[in-house]
Order: sequence, then C-alpha cells, then structure tokens
Amino acid sequence: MKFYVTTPIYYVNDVPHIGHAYTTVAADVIARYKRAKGYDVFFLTGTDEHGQKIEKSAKEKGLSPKELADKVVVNFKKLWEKFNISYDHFIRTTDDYHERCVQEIFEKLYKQGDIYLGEYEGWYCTPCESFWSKSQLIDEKFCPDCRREVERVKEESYFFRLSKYQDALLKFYEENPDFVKPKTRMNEIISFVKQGLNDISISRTTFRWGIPVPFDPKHVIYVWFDALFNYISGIGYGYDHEKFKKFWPADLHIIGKDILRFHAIYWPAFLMAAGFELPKRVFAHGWWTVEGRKMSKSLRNVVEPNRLVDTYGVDAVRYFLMREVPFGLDGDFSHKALAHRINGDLANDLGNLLFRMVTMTIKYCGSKVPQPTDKRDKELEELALRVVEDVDRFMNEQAFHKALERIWELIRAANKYIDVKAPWALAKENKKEELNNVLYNLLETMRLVGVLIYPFMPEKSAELLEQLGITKQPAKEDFTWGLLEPGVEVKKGKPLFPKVDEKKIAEEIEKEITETEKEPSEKEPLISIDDFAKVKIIVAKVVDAERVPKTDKLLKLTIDTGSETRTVVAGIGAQYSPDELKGKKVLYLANLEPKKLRGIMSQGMILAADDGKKIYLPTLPEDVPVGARIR
RNA sequence: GGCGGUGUAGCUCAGGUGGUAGAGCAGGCGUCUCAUAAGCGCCGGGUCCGGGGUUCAAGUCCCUGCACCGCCA
Repeated sequence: MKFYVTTPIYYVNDVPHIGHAYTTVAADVIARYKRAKGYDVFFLTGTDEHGQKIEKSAKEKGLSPKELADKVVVNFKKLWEKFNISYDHFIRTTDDYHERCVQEIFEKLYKQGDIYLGEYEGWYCTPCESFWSKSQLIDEKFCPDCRREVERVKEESYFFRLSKYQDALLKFYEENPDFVKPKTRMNEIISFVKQGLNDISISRTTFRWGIPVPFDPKHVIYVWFDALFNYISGIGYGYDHEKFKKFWPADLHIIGKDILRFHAIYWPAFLMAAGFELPKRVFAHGWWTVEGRKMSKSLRNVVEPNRLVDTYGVDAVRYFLMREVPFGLDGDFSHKALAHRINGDLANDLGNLLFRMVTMTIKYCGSKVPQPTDKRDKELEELALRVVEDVDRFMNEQAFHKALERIWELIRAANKYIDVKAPWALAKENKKEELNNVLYNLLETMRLVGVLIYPFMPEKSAELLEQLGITKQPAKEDFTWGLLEPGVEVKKGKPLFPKVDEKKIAEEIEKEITETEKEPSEKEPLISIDDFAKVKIIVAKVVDAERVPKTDKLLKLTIDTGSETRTVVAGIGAQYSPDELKGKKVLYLANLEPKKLRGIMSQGMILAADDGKKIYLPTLPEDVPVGARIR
C-alpha cells in the first residue's frame, strides 16, 4: 500500500516562517504515521523559484535568479532538517526534469486545443511591473502597491480553457465530496465553480525568469501551470515511470487556505485535460495569528521557527502546532500557550508519568521489566486498543488534534491507574505478583504511548522507548498490546520534557512585542509645538446622544463646548450606549474640518483610546470645567 | 448584495437518528507519595444568541430576528 503526500512548494522570495513550518510538519506527521503503519510513503516538498519577483530581487542583489534561489533554498532545507522533516524528495521548479515535464504537458494541451493564444488585458503599473485586476485597484485607477496610477495594457498570452471543464469539475466534486477538506471549503469551491469559470492566462511576456513556452519562447509559463505540476514531476513523471505509476495519484495535498482555489479548481482541470487521474484529497489548513495579533513582518520574528526550536525543542513545537488548534481552522500562536502545553500536557501528564514508571521499576523490580502472571489488564488494554483504533481514524481525517487528545486520554488513564493500584503500597505489603502485573501493564501502556506519539514527536518517542529498553523505530506490528518483553532493563534518563517558566516567558514576550510595536511610531515625523498649537482640544459635555440609524458604531452626539452647542458623529457606539454618555465630559477636537457622515454634518470629533479592538473613553475629573483647553 | 458557516460553563470547544446539558484548561477545596511542588478526587447549577412554531418532550427539527466569520460580487 502506498501513500503520497505533498506540501506546496514554497516561494523563494520569502524567508521560512511559522506558516511554512506548520504545513510541513503536518505533512511530516502523516508521512511518518503512514510509514509506521506499513505504507510505502512518498513525501514531497520543495520550492517555487520562477517569476518576476525573484527576477527583480535577484537583480537588486546583483545575482542571477538561480543564484538567489540557490541561496534561499538552503534556508528551507536547513529548517526542515531542524524540524526533522522526513521528506523523500525536495523538488525545485528549476530542476531540469520538472521544466521538461511542464513544457511537455504545455505543448500537449496546446496541440489538443486546451491551450490557445489570446490577449491578456489588465491594468498595469509600470514601476511595480505588475498587473492588477479592476477590483484590486484603489479608487479604480491606482496601484494597490505603490499608489501610482496604472495604465490599461494588452499583452499576448496563452490561455488554458478552464471554462470547458466547469461541468466535469462539478461532477467530480459531487462524486467525491471529500475531495476538499474541511467541508466548508468544499462548499466554497463548489459555489465558486457554479458561478462560472473564465479561461486563465498561463503565460507572460513581461519577464524572462520562467520556463519558456517550447514553441514560442518569448513567453514564459506563468506561475500555476509551472508550480502545480511539481506534484507530478517530483515523483518521476517523464524519467522514472515505475515510481510515477506507483505513487500517482496523490493521496493528500496539504495546503494553506489561501491557495485552495488553485489546488481545487485549476489543478484538477489541468489534470483532466492532460489525462491524469485526480488526487484523492486537498486539505486546506488555517492561519496562525501571533500573540493574538494578525501576523506581521515584525511579529514573524517573535515566532521565527528556528528560534522556537532553539528555545523549546523541536518536538514541543511540533506538538503545539498539531495539538493547539483543530487542523483546518485558524488559531493563535502564543509563547504563553506553548509554555502551558509544555508544562501541562508534556511535562506533567506524559514526562512525569514516564519518570515515575521508570523509577518504580528500578526501585521495585531491580530495573527490569517485571514478569507478569497476566500480561493483560482489561482496564488499560481495552482502552489502549480503542485509542489505537481511534487515532487511526483521526489520522485518516487529518484530525491531528483529536488524535493527540485521544492519546492523552490514555495517558490520563495510566496516571489514574497508578493511583488506584498504588504500586508503592503493593511493594510494602509484599504483594509481588500483583505488583508485577500492575507495573507491567503500566509499562506496556507507556510503550504504546511511545509508539503513538512517534509521528508527532519522533525524537521524544525514541527517548521514551529507549528508557523502556526499546531501540527499534515503531512499525506496523507495534500498534498492539503486550509486546513489552519481561526482563528487559529500563534506563532512567533525564526528564523527557523539562518544565519552562511560563510567567517569565509571558513577560519577556510581552516586553518584546511592546518594543517592536513602538518602533514604527518612532520613525514617524516629529511635530513642533507650533504644529500642536494648531490642534484645539477642549473639554465638552454630552447633552444628548442617539444612535445613527442602521449603524452599529455611530452615535450622533449633541455637545456643549462651553460657548456653543455642536453636533458630532462618533464611532464609539459599539462600546458605549447613548444613555451612559449623556452628561459625560469628553475630550473634543474642536477645530477639525466638518464632514458629513451618514448624512449628518459632524463638527469635530470625540477623542478616545483605540487599541484596534476596543474604544476607551478617557475619564476626566468631575470638577473640570466645560470649555477647558487641553495642551 | 449573493451563497455558506458559527453563536453551549471564565476560556477553548464536544454534544449521530429530539427526552429535563458535557470535556479540557483556568479557579476553589481535599488527598496520596512512586514522581519534573507532578498525580488523583470533589466543586461549575450555565436565558444552550433573541423571538415564534412543530411535539407529550427541542442546544438537538421548522420559521424569523440579531451578532460574528468565510467565500464571492
């Protein structure tokens, strides 16, 4: 039985970040699991190296595009080594076998009429050398990148006849409802396709760094047609027929939700056109926010993958990525949550359990796995076997968090079992037989736990098993009960998962983030006291307040400035009700240009603190007079 | 605006085919000693978003309203 799993190929115009690591770890987990279960696994990852952006940044650095790619690829490969990623092949779109594959299929589809020459029309920003669609433009005529005006241009381009495959795709989705996971993504794709598909442009003449169209070399093949075929070229299409035949179709493409459309629509359509079988599943996972905030360049440093591994260890990070958030949904990556998982799940529940077991075995059984009179204790055995089954089911659904949750139920049961059986009491009472049975069953449970966590935490699994005297890597036959051999010597190691200082970590990270968030503001231009003098902020009193109809946030306020009554529309309605504002003293920016909001002329504005989530009105002393100036 | 999803204990979430609500974490209390001050036990009475309906009986089905999210335009 074979299993072929892929990650996307990562664009080399980017440094590896937590998102890359997430996808790749997930693919590694399933690859390791399937290998352990006896499957013949092929796990493919790699890099996407063509395109205008690479061409451009290579030029800026004085390198050839390939030289740039060569440099960046090393970052990825090193990181995957650090994460213990067990890929079978690392493909680069600049590899010759891949370029040949893409050209061959391009030509084939051209000859059969699925690719045709047409004209690509769009808005072009010359400085950015980018095309934009109408909907991407700012105010219908400015480049979303540089804000300069764009121009309408036409470019000759080859097109793929995607529209032709609309019905075939819908039929395929209907017959394979699990093709895209999670289900909600499948629904999105179906409704997108139902709205009608346009043919897509798959070549460019505006840059050179790409695979040339074989029969028209002034064109290079554009991103998706180039990139997606890595999944086929990477397993031998065109140069290793046996291998290709064995592993295609892919069992699982793991991707981020941002590139779902290309994998769930373009890719199957390309394959249909070219006459290949279609992959079994595309799984789109979610995004991570960082410390509760949207991922940004500076926040990336806070969760830089190399740094995480150096600080916490690979397996703790792998565990966290797979355990914290249901695969397929978005989640938040915080150091605090990670530290909490390490201390709770890993150190307390699991690490400590192993430590206790080994200690007791040394203390009560002369360091050897005891010889039980009965290798089976229903309580633990039955649960363990059910867990093994459930884990298998969850792994096949890519429900990694559920698999881990289930494994931890077994761990908790073992902790409880110790308490109920109290081996120390049995030792004292000299109930040798029962003691041996109890310890054997516990050690055997530990062994199975070691086997089950292997795909997620290969290093810690090995350490755990080694303490039980096992050096063999988990394999198919190990997923059952009663394999631990009596007489084998256990070895006390250092704690499997050392604890971390949650509080200290939380404080340090918070400090770091506060500092990085400060930086941009320091770069803001300074203003003079005269500039500030132009700003007239005074204390005003709200005399009346009402909601602006059909809005959630807007309130229409009537305020007393001490000298006159004015009307202000304020966006504070989400947190403050009209009633609680009446009579309240507020800070009022008096000399702002009036502006019409929702048909109401707003004169000035009410000042409030805004952290991006909530609005906070400042509190003023009771006795401050209305009209007092703020300086 | 169209399509889809979500709204359950402080937090994160489970709750096939309808029958008087559960888990983990956090918090409180208790307890053992083999252990990384770990483990184990007990404690939550939550308008299951609001309203209406079907039913002997509804987080669980139907309608409607609200809020949030996703995809599309």
